[in-house]
Amino acid sequence: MSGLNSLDRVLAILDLFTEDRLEWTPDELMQELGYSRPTLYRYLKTMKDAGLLASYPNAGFTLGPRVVEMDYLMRKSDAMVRHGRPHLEDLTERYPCSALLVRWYGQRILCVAADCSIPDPLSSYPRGRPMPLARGAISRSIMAFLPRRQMLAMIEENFDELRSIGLGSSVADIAERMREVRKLGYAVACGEVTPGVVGIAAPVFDTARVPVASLCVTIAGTLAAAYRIDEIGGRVSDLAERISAQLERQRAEDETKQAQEGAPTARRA
Amino acid sequence: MSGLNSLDRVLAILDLFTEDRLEWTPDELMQELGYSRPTLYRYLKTMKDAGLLASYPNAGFTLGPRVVEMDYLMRKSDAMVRHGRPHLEDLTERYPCSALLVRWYGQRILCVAADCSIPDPLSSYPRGRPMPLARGAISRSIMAFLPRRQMLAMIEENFDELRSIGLGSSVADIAERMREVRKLGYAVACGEVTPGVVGIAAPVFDTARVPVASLCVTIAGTLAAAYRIDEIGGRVSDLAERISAQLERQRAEDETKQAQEGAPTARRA
DNA sequence: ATCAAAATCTCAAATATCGGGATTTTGTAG
DNA sequence: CTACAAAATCCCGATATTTGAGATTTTGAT
Repeated sequence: MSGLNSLDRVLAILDLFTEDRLEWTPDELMQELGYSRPTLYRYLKTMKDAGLLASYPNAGFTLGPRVVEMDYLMRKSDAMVRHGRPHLEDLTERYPCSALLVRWYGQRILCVAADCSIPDPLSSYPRGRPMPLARGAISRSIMAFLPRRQMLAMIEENFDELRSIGLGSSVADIAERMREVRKLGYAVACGEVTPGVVGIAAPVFDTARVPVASLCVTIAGTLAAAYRIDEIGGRVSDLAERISAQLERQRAEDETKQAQEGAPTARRA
Repeated sequence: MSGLNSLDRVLAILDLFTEDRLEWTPDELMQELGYSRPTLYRYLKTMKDAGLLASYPNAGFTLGPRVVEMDYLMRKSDAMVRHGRPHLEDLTERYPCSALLVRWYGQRILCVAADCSIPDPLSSYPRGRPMPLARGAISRSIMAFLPRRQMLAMIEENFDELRSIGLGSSVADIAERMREVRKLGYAVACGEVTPGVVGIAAPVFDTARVPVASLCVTIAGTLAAAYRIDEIGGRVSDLAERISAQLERQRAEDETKQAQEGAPTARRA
């Protein structure tokens, strides 16, 4: 059936649960997915037992408790979130702004932690909000620091959008802009995501110095000048670098601990 | 292999990601799960494509972006969370307390929204934190309002724990306590979950008047007396009932809208 | 550029999956 | 409490899919 294997077919069920539609009855799912009744019920039972779906009698199926638990797990145990949070607060205390920590997942960019020091933020950035892939300071702060090969691939894939932002009219042009970002250490974008808002972002690196996240301040354009964008940028890239270092240290510690646990009797005879 | 079907085997991978261990390399997973190399890689690819897992080169696999996104979706679109939040704030403004909205998932009880008005809460109740199933006011506020049959089954399943709390020495005894809770409209528990903390909780109902969640105030025992437990209880059960009503209204609206969309030309000729 | 480790591919055997239809369970209404 | 309709599950043979050993390619570190 439609070229996918059964695993994909089960997981395809999850794709139907969107912002517009968080509840589906089995009949609606059958209709939509084209699975036979026993098959669908088998799939649903599996997903329900795994906690990824939940069913309320007469109200169909919804996303299940496991999702909430797993996100809790990630929030609580994700070293990046743990190390990042104090720095987000540092930034929001210093500037009237929103500060975000945004993870780079290869094909997706997702806010994983945020803090805010202004009463009515022009736009909100809660955890889990997907961010545009090729637009804004966050995006560029990551793209600019990717290995050349990967960066060029990404520029080509998003060429139309990048050009429409005004970053250049050729791949080489845009790559040159990226080089400038790399030299500066942080990316700045004015009104690219939200009109009137300036974004200032710097990358967080993993051990191999590959960007894995971005630390970002978004501040009203009218205020950005007063606080000096270069001042903010310097601080953001400094804090981002500090997170990278903390992650690195953490990783080293974990490794040591694991080696001790994994082979406690492994000292040579 | 081990009596499970392949869907279960794929989803079993998720079970390994716990608080203590959020990163697994393929080799470790092979060892732990006993799958062959190609099979495991196939499974991992599927999960990764679905976004449930993410891999960092040289750092193994972790839970993926999809989890974060789905939780965001649920937070944003869950009618119960939306309707509940203002009432949580109402409670935290009125009392120095934590206020929680906790969903009942049949086998699990999970905090889905929380608010807090005291600087250093004795214990924190963030979204996603699992709550004890048979202990505390939340648990009892739901149990007491379940259909008799289901309630008795649950009492039997958790008999030892319920007795150790001092709710009675026989199923009949405990059922009698539940009857009292039902009559009162809310449950009170002193120090059952956290020493020195009083929990006051009332159920939220679905259309069929089956409890689906609980609204709860947790307040320091030393403060509870001053604010009068019965006063708090009355308010909590009143607000819980209000959420139930809002859910019911919402549901009716959704149904109307869906009927219009689903069969826009269905008016009789 | 070189090499080891990690990830993917190949392919035939075998095993688990699928779906039509009967059957049981659940929830509702009388 | 009983009866009924709807929802969910079970049965079982045909069949397409999954599986794993080993070869092969890709990746990433030095």
